[in-house]
Amino acid sequence: MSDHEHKDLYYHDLFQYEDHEHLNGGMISINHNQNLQGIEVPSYMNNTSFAECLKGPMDYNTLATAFGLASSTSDEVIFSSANEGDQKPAEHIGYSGGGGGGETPLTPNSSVSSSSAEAGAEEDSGKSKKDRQPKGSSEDGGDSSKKVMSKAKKKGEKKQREPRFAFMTKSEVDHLEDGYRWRKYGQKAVKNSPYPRSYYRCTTQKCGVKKRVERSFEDPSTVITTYEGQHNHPLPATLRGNAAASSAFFPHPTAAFNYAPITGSAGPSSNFPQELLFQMPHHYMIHNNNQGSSRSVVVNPHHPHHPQPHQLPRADQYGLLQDLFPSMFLKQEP
DNA sequence: CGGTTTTGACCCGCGC
DNA sequence: GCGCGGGTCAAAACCG
Repeated sequence: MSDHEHKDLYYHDLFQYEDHEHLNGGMISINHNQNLQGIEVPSYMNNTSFAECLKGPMDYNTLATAFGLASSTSDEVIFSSANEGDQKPAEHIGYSGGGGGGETPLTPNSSVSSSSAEAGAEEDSGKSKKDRQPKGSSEDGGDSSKKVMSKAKKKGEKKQREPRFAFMTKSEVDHLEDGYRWRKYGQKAVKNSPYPRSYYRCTTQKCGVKKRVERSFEDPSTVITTYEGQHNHPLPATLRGNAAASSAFFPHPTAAFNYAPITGSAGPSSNFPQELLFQMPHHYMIHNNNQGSSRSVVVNPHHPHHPQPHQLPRADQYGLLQDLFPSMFLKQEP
């Protein structure tokens, strides 16, 4: 229902690099200027690189390069190929295979996607959740009780989390409608923040996309939504025409990362950037059936060049980024 | 009654 | 090895 009350939103998107460890940190502020047929491109990014990013196959490296993320230069990008099958039985309960090869099927053509599979790694939990035994089970027989670790994960293989794609949105509601159906599976308090972080999983079977939602602790009016993985299905029919229509704005946020970058020795602790933050006018996603579009404009409010709202481009002035660069958003269906 | 949310426990990686 | 913080599980509570 109308639980969507949004404050005034800037008519611009936010495009900033985000440190994979801290959502509130490492923002890169940039100036924007018109490029690419009306698409706003960060000033530090040249048309070529940006276009390259958009035309696909998108890969983190390209994006990183385009965005001038130095790290991308040294890190080796590997497309996990996958361990198909792997041990992952497809019996996961409700949630799909985000894990192991589960998703693999989806991306027919791009071997890449297999990457996602491997990303399965991410599925850490995927491991043997089922094994988990109820605590306090009658006989806490204890010892054996917690066995969870059966993860047959190959040793030495470091679990790699899928690249994430985050949005910062001005909104009073935490869970923004984006056209997909999500089920909340957890909530945790965020360190140094009075606001909790909620964890959602796409309810569509076989779709292992997850997203985290948390309110910015520095700016309570801002909600940070981080997507992980990419949908392997269309928008739920029941939502088409509604939020879905407007959500076309970013139907497959993470599709931009068909290839999961894997940094060699650098583990998760490395500073290798893994997320990109976008800020956009959310009400477009919800209330505007005309498509919103994309562009991103910068945005570090603390930066002297932070554009003023009145000079920001209207989201509806351009076509959907998706339309312009379908490969960036759509995953080919078999 | 089935699907979703809530919420405390559990896992796991990492730094010390 | 231990504690911490992030992420996930899953039973119970809710809700339509």
